[in-house]
This record gives sequence, structure tokens and C-alpha cells, in this order.
Amino acid sequence: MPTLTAAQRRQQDKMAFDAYLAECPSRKLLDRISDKWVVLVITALADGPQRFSEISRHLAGVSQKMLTQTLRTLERDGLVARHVTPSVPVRVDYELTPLGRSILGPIRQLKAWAEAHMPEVAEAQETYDRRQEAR
Amino acid sequence: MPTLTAAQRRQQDKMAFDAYLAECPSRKLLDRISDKWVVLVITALADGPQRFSEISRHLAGVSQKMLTQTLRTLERDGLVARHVTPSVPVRVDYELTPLGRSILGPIRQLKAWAEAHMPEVAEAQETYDRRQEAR
DNA sequence: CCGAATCCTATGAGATACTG
DNA sequence: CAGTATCTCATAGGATTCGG
Repeated sequence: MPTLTAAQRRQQDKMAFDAYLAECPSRKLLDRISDKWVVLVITALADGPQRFSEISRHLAGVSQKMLTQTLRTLERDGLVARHVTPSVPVRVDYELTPLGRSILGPIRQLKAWAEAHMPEVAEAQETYDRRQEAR
Repeated sequence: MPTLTAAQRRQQDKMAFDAYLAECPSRKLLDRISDKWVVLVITALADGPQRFSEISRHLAGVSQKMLTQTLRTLERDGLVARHVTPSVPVRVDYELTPLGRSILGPIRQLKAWAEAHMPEVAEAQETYDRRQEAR
């Protein structure tokens, strides 16, 4: 018999995960989504379902190994759905699940931030490096 | 002599960085900020300046090597400022720069997402794994 | 207390070759 | 086309030791 209401349970669940704690599963999840390829794949899939080769072309320089690996992990975590059309040759499409779309906002912002603030970061680096070599 | 107006230049600069391209510096920047420790350090510093040991205690399980490394990179990229008080023993404080605070939003959301959606992800994993072992 | 330096191991990640 | 399987090399990251 439950001693908590459903609302209390939900509140509890919310507080139950703290990425600051090493053993907390949310720390591992954070580690998995804090990944260059994850960010790029998710933002690429924002436009709609895409085939393996389309994604591959979209993300210049990704090896098929990393792409496969990233897509598998995302599928297992429930962020991406995989649809196989058993034709010859096979056709495989990937698309964001509702859960996957729920992370789209933060991830897009991260990518946008990196692209928008490159000049400032580059300048900061030059300043830092100049200071270092002056020792 | 410039063939573009300042506004056009600004627009150009904005478009000039594309993380989808392998050689683009913004791809590397994205790679650096898409990091578990970066996310945790930045969110920890959101509360205000903190000493090395304070951050260390805040992020359970971080080795001092990773913390130092992360802080150095963030300092070089201009996201974090380092203040040394030459007492004995030395006191070192870290704080977010304005540039560092500008990324706080996206990063906080990422951490919050991981903590909030752990149950759904865990369930997705179980479903996935059950499907796999049924083969 | 804050960190640099070193050593060591596990994982990351590309290149290549092969299959349904 | 969409993978899987290996191989190889580089990097991540922990443990430990030492220094200002």
C-alpha cells in the first residue's frame, strides 16, 4: 500500500537523481548525452527521419563506426527510433522519438552557442597562450 | 576597401562557423563543451566563485587531475577566471566569466534533462535489452 | 592547499576489409 | 546500403608521488 500520493511520488522521482553524485545513473546519462556526435546526430534528425547514409553525409568526417555506435546508444536510450524496410538493398531510417525531441532544445542551444561564440573563444585562447609563453 | 557593410560582415561571421564540418573550429569547441566534467563544473560555479577544493567536493568522484585539466581548458577558452591569493597555503578561486555565464542556460538544461528523464531512459533500456536477448 | 609530473590501463575512435 | 569485425593508434582518466 502506497504511503505517497502519485504527485508526491513524481516529486520524489524528480529529486532522486543528482548528476553531482558519482554513482547516480543520471551522471552516466549526462556523460552519454554530453557527446559531440550525439549533439550532431540529434540536431541533424531534427529536420525529420533520415537514412543512415544521409546522416553520414550530413556530419562530415564521422566514421561509420562512430555513427553506428552513436545511433545504437541513442536507440537503446529511447531517443531515436530505427525503422527497417526489408527491400534489396535494405533501407534504414532513423527518427527522433518524443523523448528525443524533448532534448532537442538544450542540444540545439549548445551547438548554436559553439558556433556563435567561436570568435570570443579564439581570442581568449590567443590571450591565454601569449601570457603563457611570456614565462 | 570593404565590399560588405558591418551588418553583412556580422551576418557572415555568424554563418562562417558550422559544427557539421569536420575542420571547422566550432566542431572542436563543441567537442570541448560537450563534456560531463565541463557541464558539472560550470553548473557548480553558477552559485558564485569557489575554491578548488570546494568544487572538488561538490563533484563527487572527480579526480584532481580531471578537475585541473577541465579548469585549465575552461580558463583558456575564456569561460572561467582564475584568481590566486598568494597566502600560505595559497588560495585559488574560480569563477565564471561573462562568456562562461552565457553558456550557463544550455548547460543547466542539459543537466536538468538528464536528471528529469532518467526514468524514461531506464525503461527504454530495459525494453531494448529484453528485445535483444529474445534473439 | 593547489597543483605539476609520471605511470599505467581502459576506452575512444579511425582505417580497412568483409557480409546480407 | 547498412552494417559487423578487426586491427591499430591516440586519448581519457585514475593512482601515486612530489613541490611551492
